[in-house]
Amino acid sequence: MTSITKKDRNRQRLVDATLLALVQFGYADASISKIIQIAGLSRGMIHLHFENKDALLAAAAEQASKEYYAGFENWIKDTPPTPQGRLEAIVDYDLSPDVLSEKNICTWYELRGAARTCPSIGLFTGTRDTQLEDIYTETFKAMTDDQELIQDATYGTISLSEGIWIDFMLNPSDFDRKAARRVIFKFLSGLFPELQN
Amino acid sequence: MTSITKKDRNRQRLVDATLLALVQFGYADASISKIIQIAGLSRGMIHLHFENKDALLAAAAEQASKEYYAGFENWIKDTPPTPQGRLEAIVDYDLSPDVLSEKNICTWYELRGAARTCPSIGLFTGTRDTQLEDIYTETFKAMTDDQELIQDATYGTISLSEGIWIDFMLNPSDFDRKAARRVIFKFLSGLFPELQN
DNA sequence: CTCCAAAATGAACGTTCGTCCATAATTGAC
DNA sequence: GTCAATTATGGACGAACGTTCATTTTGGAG
Repeated sequence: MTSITKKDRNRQRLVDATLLALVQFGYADASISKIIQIAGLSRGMIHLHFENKDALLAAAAEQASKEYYAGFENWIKDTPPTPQGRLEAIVDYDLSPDVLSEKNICTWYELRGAARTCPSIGLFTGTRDTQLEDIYTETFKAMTDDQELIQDATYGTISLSEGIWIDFMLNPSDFDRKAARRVIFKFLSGLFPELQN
Repeated sequence: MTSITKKDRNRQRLVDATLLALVQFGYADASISKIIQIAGLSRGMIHLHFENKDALLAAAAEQASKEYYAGFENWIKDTPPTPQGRLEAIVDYDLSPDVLSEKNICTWYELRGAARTCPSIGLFTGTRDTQLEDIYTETFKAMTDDQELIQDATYGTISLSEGIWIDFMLNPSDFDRKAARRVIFKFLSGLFPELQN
């Protein structure tokens, strides 16, 4: 019998507040005072649930990563298992408002940056890459036997998506989801002429 | 008669030390104490040369941006003025150790992130994008009349480059410059079949 | 209801932050 | 060489940081 206790809910509020603080103030200014204020809890709570601030940030990174993949599993579960269907699903998911939101992208950017100098955060942003890489690689394997092509398509698509995410972060108001989708599929069609779009 | 005074040299040392501190400690922990220590100067110097810490960071961002474009002008001055030659020059420059170094990429990442919540820094990272965009757009204009293609090729190439830079930052030891170049040109060849590589 | 362990609070600690400023050192004009 | 202006120093300031802990509140078992 594992019920959600009030303690669990407070822990969750801390993690959610941390992610919000990262978006609103950036990693540099996401202080415990601000996180606590957003969460509406008291100062000492953080050290009841987490060893220190770094552990709280790591928990926030873990949750952000898990939300991305949970959303992904849910998104593709009804899509056709063909390579084209799979690719469209991945790309559309990455460009959907669920993923490509100011909150998600800024969170991701801040955590990535923080992970460079604070290794304990890095764990989950690292595994995230590996997982996404595997998904693309498996899809491309069904389309060709050319190992270099599989590798290049995976690397290029992920890099292109990341670059597009950054553009979204820098110019959220000008961002054009349709244009971004078109560009990604132009890239993919160049590598795999059998793809439509 | 504008000679370089000792004061000028100290200002320059502060800017250089700021960029180093960004790489070494990240924006969040690049404090004035650390910058001063790296520069080997005294505490009060910062406010002799700059109104405050934000202005120092803005000056560092300006210098990083100017160095990128100064290096670029120098890099392409002897390349053939054909579209292919121009594209190869731009891509090779972006992947050269001069540009794609840990120092440069981390600096760029930290300043981009900081600029989001500290607008006074943003100025120069913004104009940088516009300039790079213009260079690509002009090159593609010489290759096609298709406005959408010009737009998409510009957007895609810049985004792909940015994504590759991030990969370099996250995995500097695994990074493969040749593979990165190959991927970019596969993307470009898909859009412009007349391109070689 | 009673009672105690668990959860939650917020004041206080030592440290470091960015900034300020009184003082010292250096520079250049005469 | 003298002196005023500029440049450089580093200690001190209040504020905010992450963390600690004595205290209060809460919730469930008996």
